[in-house]
Amino acid sequence: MADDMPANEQTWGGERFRRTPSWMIGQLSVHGYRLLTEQFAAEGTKPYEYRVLASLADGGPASQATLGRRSGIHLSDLVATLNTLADRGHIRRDPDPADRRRNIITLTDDGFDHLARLDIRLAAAQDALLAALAPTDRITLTDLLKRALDGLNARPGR
Amino acid sequence: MADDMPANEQTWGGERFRRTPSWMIGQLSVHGYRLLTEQFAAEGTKPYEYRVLASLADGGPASQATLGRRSGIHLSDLVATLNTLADRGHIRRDPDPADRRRNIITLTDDGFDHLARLDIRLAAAQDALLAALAPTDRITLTDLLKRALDGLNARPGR
DNA sequence: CGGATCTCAGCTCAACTGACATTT
DNA sequence: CAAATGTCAGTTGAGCTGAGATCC
Repeated sequence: MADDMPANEQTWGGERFRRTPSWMIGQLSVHGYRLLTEQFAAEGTKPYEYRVLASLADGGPASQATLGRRSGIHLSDLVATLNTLADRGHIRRDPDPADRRRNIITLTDDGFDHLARLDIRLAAAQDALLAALAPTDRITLTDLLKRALDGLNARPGR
Repeated sequence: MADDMPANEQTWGGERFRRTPSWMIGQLSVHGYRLLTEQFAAEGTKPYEYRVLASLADGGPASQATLGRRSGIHLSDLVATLNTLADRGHIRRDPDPADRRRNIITLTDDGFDHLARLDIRLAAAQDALLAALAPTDRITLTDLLKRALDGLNARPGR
């Protein structure tokens, strides 16, 4: 009856698309995001919040518009993220005296300390994601991912 | 003023998270899904529709519940997808005489032909996604992705 | 009756769009 | 005035939940 045999169809996996890079990358992306979210949640933090803190630490204080472009977070979403981070004292939002449209966003000492904890969580998520791979394979994979991605970002794309 | 220099902040890329596997995999996943969607759109088809056709071709006729489990599409989403495919004559939805709760979904000849065209589109999307990598690197990457993913799926995970 | 099947309506969450007031 | 900035309300789309009707 074509419906009986395979005993375990939950993990069937025979479809052709499951062997394609795009499918496997998509599945790994879901796992990666879940692992990351779980790790950050243990610190009471969401991925957007981490990205903002990391952008401030790596790129220095900036206006919201600049911060959005650097971190890849849309300005509208950034507003809510910054509200949360400001409430927790991880950032300061000061008016720019030189341009009254802008806020200057600055990482506080508390934010810097929190970021250090999040970086440990981030590393744990990477480790869980690539648990099946030996260290040298992880390096190889990271290099290949970087090259593939740089190639796509270099091209106009469309 | 910390806001002036870098000239091109659209592609800043200095943040620490942009070097992590989970970030790069996530970005590649977005590119991959976009490329796939564009390719399939040229045939008037959506990714869900392809997955159903491929599942039928690779696993044979099946009930909707079985098809959903095999293709990883939720039953509620599968209903709409099957409606579209049936309207186009790519599948047939026949009542199961042995169990009147079930529909038996079968790939039609038209559906089979359409799937062949989609497989070409799928290959084109893979090629575009990995355009920056040489053939041997693509094989290496595919192998590493498979091993990482199998490792995650093998573990209870949580 | 418990459990599977199909269907539909609605929810979640990240990402994005549009509109607005203010300032340059 | 055109353009940039910060804010808010609302939309999209994939994935998921819940409920109901039917049948085993």
